[in-house]
Amino acid sequence: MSGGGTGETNRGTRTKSGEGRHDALANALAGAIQAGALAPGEWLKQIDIEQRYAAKRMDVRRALDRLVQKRLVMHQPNRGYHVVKPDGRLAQEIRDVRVILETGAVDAIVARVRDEDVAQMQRLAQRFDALLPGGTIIDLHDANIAFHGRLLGLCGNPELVLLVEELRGRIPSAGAGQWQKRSRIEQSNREHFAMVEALAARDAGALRTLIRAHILQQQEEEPAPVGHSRPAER
Amino acid sequence: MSGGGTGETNRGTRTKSGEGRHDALANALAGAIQAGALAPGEWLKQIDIEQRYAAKRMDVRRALDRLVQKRLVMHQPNRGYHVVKPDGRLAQEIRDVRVILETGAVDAIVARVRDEDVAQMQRLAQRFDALLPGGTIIDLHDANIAFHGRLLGLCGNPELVLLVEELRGRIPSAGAGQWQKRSRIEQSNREHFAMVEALAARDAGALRTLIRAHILQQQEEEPAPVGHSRPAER
DNA sequence: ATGTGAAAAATTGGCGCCAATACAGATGCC
DNA sequence: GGCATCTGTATTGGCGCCAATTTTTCACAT
Repeated sequence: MSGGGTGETNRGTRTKSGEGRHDALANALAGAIQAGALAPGEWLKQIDIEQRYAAKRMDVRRALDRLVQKRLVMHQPNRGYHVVKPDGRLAQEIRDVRVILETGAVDAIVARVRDEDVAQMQRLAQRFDALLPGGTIIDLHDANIAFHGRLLGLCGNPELVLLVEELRGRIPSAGAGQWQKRSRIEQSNREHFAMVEALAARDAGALRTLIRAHILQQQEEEPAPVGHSRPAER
Repeated sequence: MSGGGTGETNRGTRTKSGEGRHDALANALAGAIQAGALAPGEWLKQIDIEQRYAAKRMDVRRALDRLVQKRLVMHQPNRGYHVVKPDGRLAQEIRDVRVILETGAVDAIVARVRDEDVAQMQRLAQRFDALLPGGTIIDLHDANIAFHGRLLGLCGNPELVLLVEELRGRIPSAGAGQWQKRSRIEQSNREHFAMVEALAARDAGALRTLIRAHILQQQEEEPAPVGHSRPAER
């Protein structure tokens, strides 16, 4: 594996913490994959993970199996596990699903939102804005996640929030690349405030339009990334 | 267990077949849970599963872990795995998500549907209708699944179809109970034909209304099923 | 030098055993 | 007679080892 840090950040911290050691390892690996520390197509050798994360073999295998279920890695019998290569078509499908889910939740959001919720969303948007000049990309990413997670949470359906989180985590390697463009981040920042404004006005239509644009904007430009180490070739 | 044979039927055959033994076992267990063969709250003893399905201990553990991830069973350390008790609130949330997803896919469906697709949907609706008098509940269930799966598939987003399948599988114990009512099955049958009609007319609004009603109709009447063996008490 | 073959090293996958823990029943005490 | 405790048992969970398979290396022949 490439030059990942020691603790591998575990910045995700998603779901509920404290299920087991294997769960923590799976989250750490998932974070490493989405952060780009583990390249697409790279083989995940059990021994390397075992040594790198100081984990037992069983936990490694369990974590890898969990990542297979999350569709973040693929498994070939007697060959091993490898990171899935980014599939533009799959990513587009997942984005479309996200659009449906998040715009579909708008009605419930607008119906249930209170003034204090609007104020909190305003605060979250401002937090992202404050992090814009000096914050790291990871900080911005987390602030963005917090904003959208809280916004979605207003619909009162925790399952929907969890589902969208899971979907976001399944977009392969899209987490790092698209955020590097400065102009795009600023665009996102503006859209955040526009969303808060639409939320304050209880304007469901405007909020839908904004969310759709916000999600669909995150497409990668290059449709065919060449020169990847393909794991399927043998 | 109901009238399952030796191999426990594996009637679902969902997702893609042939990942491994543990995957087949997980699917079999999931089917047993949804069919009501394994009662809510019941403890899933590894030895019983091992003997019942003639599986190795490792496969049992892997399958159970997979079901934990699917949220069909819960795990308490050093205590074991038990079937989740049906949570009406959770089921309602999942139903709401399904409504959002399936109605959200209607636009794409109407935009992409061809006449031959309409004809096929008509055929699937007739298949359900033909099974209505003499077919078993499982047959009806499968025909219903086929109808909705094919309808959703018309939107051209395989990920969305997979997601809805997964969601449907996560509605706890709702699969068997509500289908026992004859009038409800006939109502569903009528709605199938109404959906095909709306599909033929490319009437997105009507299709949305029908799908919403079709999903939301499947609520359980009894909000508090008493007398279950609660696994949390200790 | 290059392609072919086999041997060797590395990696994965399976399986069984044993300790840790929880459950049940019996026993003793109040 | 009821209750607490103790012992026996069943079940879970962890750990390591070994076989099966793959990948690499290396020698050899063309």
